[in-house]
Amino acid sequence: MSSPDKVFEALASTTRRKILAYLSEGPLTAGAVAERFDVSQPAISKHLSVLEAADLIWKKRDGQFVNYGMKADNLGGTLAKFMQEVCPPSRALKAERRAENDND
Amino acid sequence: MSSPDKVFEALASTTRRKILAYLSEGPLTAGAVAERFDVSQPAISKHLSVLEAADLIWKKRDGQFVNYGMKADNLGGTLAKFMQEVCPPSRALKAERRAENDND
DNA sequence: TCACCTTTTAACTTATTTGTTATATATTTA
DNA sequence: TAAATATATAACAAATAAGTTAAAAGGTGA
Repeated sequence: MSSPDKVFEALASTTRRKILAYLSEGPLTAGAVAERFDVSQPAISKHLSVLEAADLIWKKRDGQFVNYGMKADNLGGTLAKFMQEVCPPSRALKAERRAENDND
Repeated sequence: MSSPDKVFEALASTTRRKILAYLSEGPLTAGAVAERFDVSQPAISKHLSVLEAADLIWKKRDGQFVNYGMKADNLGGTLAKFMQEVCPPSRALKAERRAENDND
């Protein structure tokens, strides 16, 4: 399981959000990800491990290559839960539901 | 208008996410927010200005107090847009819609 | 005006993040 | 085995973030 803290920390970097956007179109090797950015390969490697620590991506070695791909569940789940906690409209819905249940 | 960059940066801090959760229940003065945390009041003041720079909260002086409150639109909008860009299910829906439009 | 209260800003310290280059580890292929 | 390729790790520098205390700014009311 992964903490929301790690997810939000991972999303704090523009580069990492872009990596997620690339991976959302399909898996890529570490090198293919790095090609798409203007920073060094080791820098991208570190970004990938931050994303992995947040459980936002998976990793699978394939010979000399390492493939990375999105794990959308955790991203969607964490953001959805946060919105529920914090966004007034969903808070209102929750309060409504509570009220209904109290009437039972 | 506020950049997604600033929003995600603002959300990267657990303390700031908790501040948003408090404010989602209603406006509070700077002091009332600070009371709820174990850090100094100036530290909270800085967190509030990060949230304000991200356009996630509003601020209104009332005499010697300063009230802060949530601006849910920008938070919801930024997160929804990001999910649309990155989450495979919504990406699939977008592709579908494109395909439909191509048939017109 | 003066004392007081609330909040922000300044100056500073420490920890973390992000990047770099050089090196190590895995793997394939000649 | 040796050379080449792909990726990760180590060691370091620079920038940023987050906290602290002290002081300033804004506002109230005797």
